[in-house]
Amino acid sequence: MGSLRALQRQFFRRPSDQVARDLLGRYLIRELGGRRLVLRLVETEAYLGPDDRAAHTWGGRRTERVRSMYLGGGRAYVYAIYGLHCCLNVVCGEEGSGSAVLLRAGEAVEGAERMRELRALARPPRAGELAGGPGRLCQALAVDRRLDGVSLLAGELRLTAGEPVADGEVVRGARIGVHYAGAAADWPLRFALRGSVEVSRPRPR
DNA sequence: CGGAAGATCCACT
DNA sequence: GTGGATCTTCCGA
Repeated sequence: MGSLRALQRQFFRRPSDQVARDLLGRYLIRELGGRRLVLRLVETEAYLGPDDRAAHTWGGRRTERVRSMYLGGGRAYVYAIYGLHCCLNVVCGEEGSGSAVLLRAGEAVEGAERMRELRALARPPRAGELAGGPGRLCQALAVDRRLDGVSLLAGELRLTAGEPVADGEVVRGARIGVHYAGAAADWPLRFALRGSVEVSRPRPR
């Protein structure tokens, strides 16, 4: 078990590509019904803000949905997609920067049984099945839009120091599912832990 | 006010 | 590898 000490506000008040890399190995903790669920982050993606065509804040959009993405480092931005799934983001930078990190995958450290229930899996999960993919990650921790905008520094959903990883363990590549974003689609803003079986889809090198 | 697309997942072939 | 589910959000008219 790595460190359960909360990450401080300063950690998040940086450009989202730096935060995305540094979130690898950290713990995402969910307090649920008196139980603690712990997930070690193994895959993230940075969304830079208004100049990033793949970001929801592209062009400085300020719609109802993305309001929390402007709240400044340390908040959650949770949105629904395809009518079926939720995605959890860690807001970065200063207030108004509109930058965030999408949490794409994690490995269970504590509470795997409960996560399996929340995922409604009848069998023991195969590689990546429990929390590999942004929608699965949210389902495994019972994260939905009610948590949009909450602080990640303390409380029912928070991030802790966990197990920081060395550069040699980090691989990066282009982000998933942003083909519409022109040149930004190729920016290497996806980060993953080398060799993790939970990492979703094409494994970056 | 209507149409279209989406930072996805699952089942099936 | 492909297609369907399913609905919110957003933009243009």
